[in-house]
Amino acid sequence: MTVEGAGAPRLTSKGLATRRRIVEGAAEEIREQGVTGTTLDDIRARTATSKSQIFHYFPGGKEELLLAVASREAERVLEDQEPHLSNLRTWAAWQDWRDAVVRRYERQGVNCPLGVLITEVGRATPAAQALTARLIDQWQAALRTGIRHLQDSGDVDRRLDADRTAAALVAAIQGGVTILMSTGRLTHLEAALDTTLTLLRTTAPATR
Amino acid sequence: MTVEGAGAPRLTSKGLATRRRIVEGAAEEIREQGVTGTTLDDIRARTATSKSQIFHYFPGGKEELLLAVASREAERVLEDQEPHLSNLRTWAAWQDWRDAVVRRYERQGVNCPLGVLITEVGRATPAAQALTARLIDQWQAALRTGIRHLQDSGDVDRRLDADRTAAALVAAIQGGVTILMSTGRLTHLEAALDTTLTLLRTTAPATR
DNA sequence: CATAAAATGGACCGGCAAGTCCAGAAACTG
DNA sequence: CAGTTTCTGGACTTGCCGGTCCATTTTATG
Repeated sequence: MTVEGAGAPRLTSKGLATRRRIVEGAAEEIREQGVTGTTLDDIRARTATSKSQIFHYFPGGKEELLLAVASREAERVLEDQEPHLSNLRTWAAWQDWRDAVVRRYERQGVNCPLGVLITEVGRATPAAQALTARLIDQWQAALRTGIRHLQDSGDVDRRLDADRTAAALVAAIQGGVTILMSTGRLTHLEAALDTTLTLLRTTAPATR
Repeated sequence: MTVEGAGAPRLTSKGLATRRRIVEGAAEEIREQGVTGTTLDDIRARTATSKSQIFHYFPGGKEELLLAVASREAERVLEDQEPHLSNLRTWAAWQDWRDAVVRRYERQGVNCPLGVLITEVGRATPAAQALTARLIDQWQAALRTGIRHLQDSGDVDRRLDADRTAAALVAAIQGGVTILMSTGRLTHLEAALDTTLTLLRTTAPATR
């Protein structure tokens, strides 16, 4: 995934640690201050590094660093849904997943680093756009698999379009989170999730 | 709605026209370049005004102007759904509304000025947050009324929580739009809308 | 241990964009 | 038409922040 430049210098273990520290620190800063409110100097201060180090590890400057942060945050989004997301085989498992998602964003509150990153960086650079697309695809695929499990076990009508419903779920979460971010209210996320899940449940298994 | 400062100077009709021109021009610029990519100088050039005029009409500087733009765009969001949004009495009307929403955002494409504004301004200022909350409330209220109509005419089960379903619809649209903005794909918006509407339709009218 | 490569510190530069200021033109008010 | 207020133009200031540069230290390698 990570796009390595052609003449990428080999990283010492020390160098790698520093690089990681920068990405991690930048992510934290952005979570607190937003992208526009975060300067390289803030990151430098927080990570106890120097300007030259940032440019040493991210020759592309701020944009490249931001992309690295976005990539990291995208991973985190999926990680935080585990182990639930990969085991959506029963209604109980789905409920657990639903709760995990709500809890995750409840904890995160107003700060969705990825969302902010997307709207501020993604708009401009194709690389960021590709990143987002990939995350959404993976997410949707996992949910689709979960829905298929329910169909296989006869809990959901086979005629239901699993992919489309998974897409709706992803959108529902995204919308709920956006509203959470801009109003501080959790209700829409819950309503959106529950409503879509209700549709799944009320789909009478036709072949029983 | 508009928050007038205490010592707000009375505006001449000419002044009012200039003020409007600035807001409108700023909105256009933001739609094209995004908030971060828009400078006061860009706005100045586009609207054929001078720096001092911008600060004359928006003493609070860029932030105040941005808020005015956001306010205008929020109005537009609801306006663009009319006359459908206020007449959700039949399934056909709902379908028309759904199509209008999809068409609106299809046309708008990657640029959701309000969304961008919210994530970039709203995060910081309580005023912007209040603005967003108001928009969402109004939107949700309109949809809730529409659902109640269906319940009154016996097309939808009365036991359905109209408010919660309306909230889910708003979130679904918001999520679909966010994904559209960051990937350019329209499918999620459609899937989210249709899935939620399907739930409405499959709600068997119990009392018939 | 010698040499090269990588890592680090921090001073410095340059541009950009928000915001200020004042002088003068236009427009209300009596 | 006199006086006051509003409106307009644009030069100027200021601070910030991304990015550059080079000197120095540390680490790999044979």
